[in-house]
Parts: sequence; C-alpha cells; structure tokens
Amino acid sequence: MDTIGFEKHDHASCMRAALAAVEVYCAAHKLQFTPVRRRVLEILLARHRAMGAYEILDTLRDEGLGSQPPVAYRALDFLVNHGFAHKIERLNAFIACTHPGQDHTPAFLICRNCDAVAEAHAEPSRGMLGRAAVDTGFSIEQAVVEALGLCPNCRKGAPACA
Amino acid sequence: MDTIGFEKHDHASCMRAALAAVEVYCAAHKLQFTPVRRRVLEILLARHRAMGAYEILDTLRDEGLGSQPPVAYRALDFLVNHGFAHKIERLNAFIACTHPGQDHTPAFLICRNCDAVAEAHAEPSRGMLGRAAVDTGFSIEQAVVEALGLCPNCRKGAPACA
DNA sequence: TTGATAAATGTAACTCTATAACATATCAAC
DNA sequence: GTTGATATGTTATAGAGTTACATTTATCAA
Repeated sequence: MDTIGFEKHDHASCMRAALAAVEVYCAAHKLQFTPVRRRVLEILLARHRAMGAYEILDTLRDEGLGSQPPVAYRALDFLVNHGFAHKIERLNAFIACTHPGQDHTPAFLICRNCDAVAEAHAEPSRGMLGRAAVDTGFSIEQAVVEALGLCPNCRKGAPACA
Repeated sequence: MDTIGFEKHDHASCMRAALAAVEVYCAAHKLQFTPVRRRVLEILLARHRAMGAYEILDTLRDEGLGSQPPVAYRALDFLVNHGFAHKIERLNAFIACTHPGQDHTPAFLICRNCDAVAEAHAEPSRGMLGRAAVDTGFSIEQAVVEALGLCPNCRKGAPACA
C-alpha cells in the first residue's frame, strides 16, 4: 500500500533522495529550483512532519532568506503545484511529498496525538466517491482525503511519540 | 448513492424537515437547541451552500443575535459536533447536513466554478484508505473526503450556476 | 551583448479565519 | 432557591493567506 511515515528510517538518505529527484524533475521540466524553494523543501524534509507556513517562515527569517509571508507562500505554492509537497487541509499545514516527481493523488493518515502524518495513495475515481460523482454527473479533478486517528506508536500507549 | 445538492428541490420543506429532525434529536439527547444555534442552522439551511463563519456572523449581527466571532464559532461547533452541520476544510466554510441525526461519514463534491457542494457518503474504513490504515496499524476515527471538480450544471457550459 | 520579456523576490499593508480569556447570564436538578 | 454546569457577551489577539507594487534576476532572441 506504500504508506510512509510512521516507521523509523534513514532520514538523511531519504532527504537526499527526495532532493535529487526534485532536481532531476526541475531540470527536465525547465523549472527554477531557486534557493528559497530549495530551502523550504529542505526544511519540510528535515522535520519530516506537517508544518505551518509561519513556522517555515520563522526558519527562513533566521537564515536571512525572507521575512514576509508571501516569501513562504510563494515557495509553498511552487512546491505544491509541482507535487513536491502537499497541503494538509485539516491542519492548514504543509508536508514534503514522499515520492516527488510521480503523478499521484495523495491520501493522509494524521495522528491526533503526535501529529505525525503518513502519506498513502488514493484513487478517488474508484470507490464510493467515484460512483457518487458518476451518478450525479460531477467530474472530479482533485481530491482531499485525510483520515484522523491514532498512529501505531500512539496506540501502544506512548503519551506522545517522537 | 444518496447524493444531494445539485438537483433542484423543494427548499422550504427540506428546511422544515431538517429543523424538525434536529429538534427531535436534541430533545432525545437533552441538548439545548438555543436561539443562536437554531438561527445559525436556519441560515445554513436557507442558503443551502457552504458559508464562511464571518458571513454567518454578519447575518447574526444584522438580527441582533451576536456580533463577535465566538458567537458564530460556538454555534457552529455545536452543530458540527452533533452532526447537524459539516465543515468543508478545503473552503474553510460550513454547510448544513442533509440528513441530520443519522450517524454518517460525509464526503463532499465541491464545484470549483459555482461553489455548490453536494454531500455523499464515504466509508473510509473500506477502500484503499482503510487498507492502508490496517497495513500500518493506524486506527481511523474520522475522515475528511472532499472532491473538487465541476458540477453537472457547470459542465453544461453554464458560466455560473444558481 | 544587449535589449526585451517573463519569472522570481522584497516589502508593506491588509483581510479572513479562529481562539483565549474572563465576566455575566441562564438552565437543570436537587 | 441554591448550586453547579452550560451558554452567552465582549475584548483582545493569534494564525492563515492575499493584494499590490517596486525591484531584481533569469531567459532568450536579435
């Protein structure tokens, strides 16, 4: 099912791999992977969790890379539009994509205890939603699928997981 | 599939039926269906579309029922918590439930052209998301399912539908 | 290599969404 | 009727996101 996010893993190499994939994609599509855009993606990858735009902005400010909201929002728009990051509507927050460069419809599993987020795949055109759309003549172009609950670590009684 | 929202229908009677159902439910569960709460639900039912909290608040203010944000948010919290209304995360807006009193997991079809919203049923525990959750040991308690696209009316070339 | 155009950034001001905190009033039940 | 819980009124503020416009940097063609 290709769900990523709750297991421990090699952070540094996962970050390098994602950045490399984005670099390749940008080069191939003539997109400008500028310092601010790169740094915002690095921040998201490093924290490996959903972050608010202003939290990201704080980091940028500390590094002298921009201090006003549009700086963060523009970089996030770029990352989201090209599938390098996703917005979690329920949290008004953003998270790095776990398989950038591949066309996909993400679904998220959000832990209400520790705020960890795992990315899975959704196929909205199939399933009940797809059938409802067909029945009513609605054409789905995009879908937000976000489940809230407890992640495996927090279910095991940990008061809050890392 | 029980999708409601894009077809024309008898507004007045649908509103009466929903209010009656909520009254019955509140009486049965000893919930206080106060004037503000009732009025907010009436406003949502009357407009029959997703409305921002401040848009609702404007109406309340005009009627002398409260002028500060917490008034609207508290009423909306009550309505959402008891399933009489739903929040559309993608729009930061609220909409009256089309079958109050029944336990259900709503899914929404949101038209990007005219902002009409139809409510359908989702069954997140089944389908791909449910399988992803089981695979990772995540327990789903709640789900946000929102599809964006074009409603049947707007697909027919109408520049904006009623 | 330069000049035109488009894309990206810097910055200020502002709007919309939501909550915290605390005082007051109303309800429910004993 | 007094008490404890629930709901409301109000002030202030936090958080999320956008508009508008000036400036800079990249792209590309002549």
